[in-house]
Amino acid sequence: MTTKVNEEIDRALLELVKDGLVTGASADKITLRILGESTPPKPAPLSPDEIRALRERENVSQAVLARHLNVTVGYVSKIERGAKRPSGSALAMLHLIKRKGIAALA
Amino acid sequence: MTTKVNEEIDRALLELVKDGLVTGASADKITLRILGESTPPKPAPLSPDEIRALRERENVSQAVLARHLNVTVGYVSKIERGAKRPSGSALAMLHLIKRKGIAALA
DNA sequence: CTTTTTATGGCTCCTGGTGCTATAGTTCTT
DNA sequence: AAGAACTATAGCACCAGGAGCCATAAAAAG
Repeated sequence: MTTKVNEEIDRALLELVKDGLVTGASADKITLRILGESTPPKPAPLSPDEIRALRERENVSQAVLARHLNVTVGYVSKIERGAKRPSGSALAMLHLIKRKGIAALA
Repeated sequence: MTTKVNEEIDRALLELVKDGLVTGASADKITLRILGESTPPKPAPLSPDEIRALRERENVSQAVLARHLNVTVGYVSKIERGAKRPSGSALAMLHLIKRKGIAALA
């Protein structure tokens, strides 16, 4: 896309990206190749108990958590009982909350 | 669950929560009732073009975005072409990125 | 030029997640 | 005290979100 303009600078910027010192914005497109090992790993599955513990740690009701995840209350109830297992983005968000707290989604 | 201990302090803390001055942790459980209008609204659907524009704004490849959302590359490709429409947590995360940037998910 | 990665496209298939409904316990309001 | 409103659980039918697979083309890396 961007035609090679000033390769030196570009390379330097990409170095920073690679090191996680810079998040993106400038330089060329960030690809998997560039990020390499520093790409977010596939989030591990969370047990029903872990999910409930997580929610209680954040001190929110199922309804509030549901809104943040953009899912239904019934679904939250189910994943806490083990009737359903979250995957995909739902799982990603739970991990996000686990790491940074619900406040991070505000 | 928690038996009313020192209602005065509790009430005061909940006031702070209600005002968004405090995020949780202490006080009683945060419920929808308490949050009221300050609850995250249902995210509006994003058009294929908006999604692609968003990704390009963040300068990441489909593969990188996919990892962040914890979905497959194929799926990202599809929602950018309109072959599938994201909903639930996937949509929530896209809005998150739109608001705070991909860096917020790190 | 060769290899790797990105992006698209299509097909099948499974289950995540919805919607609805009902019940019971809590906590507010009057 | 009774009632309204919210929380949490539960079950069931149903749809489409998203996975997995394979193939193709094009761009970037080496």
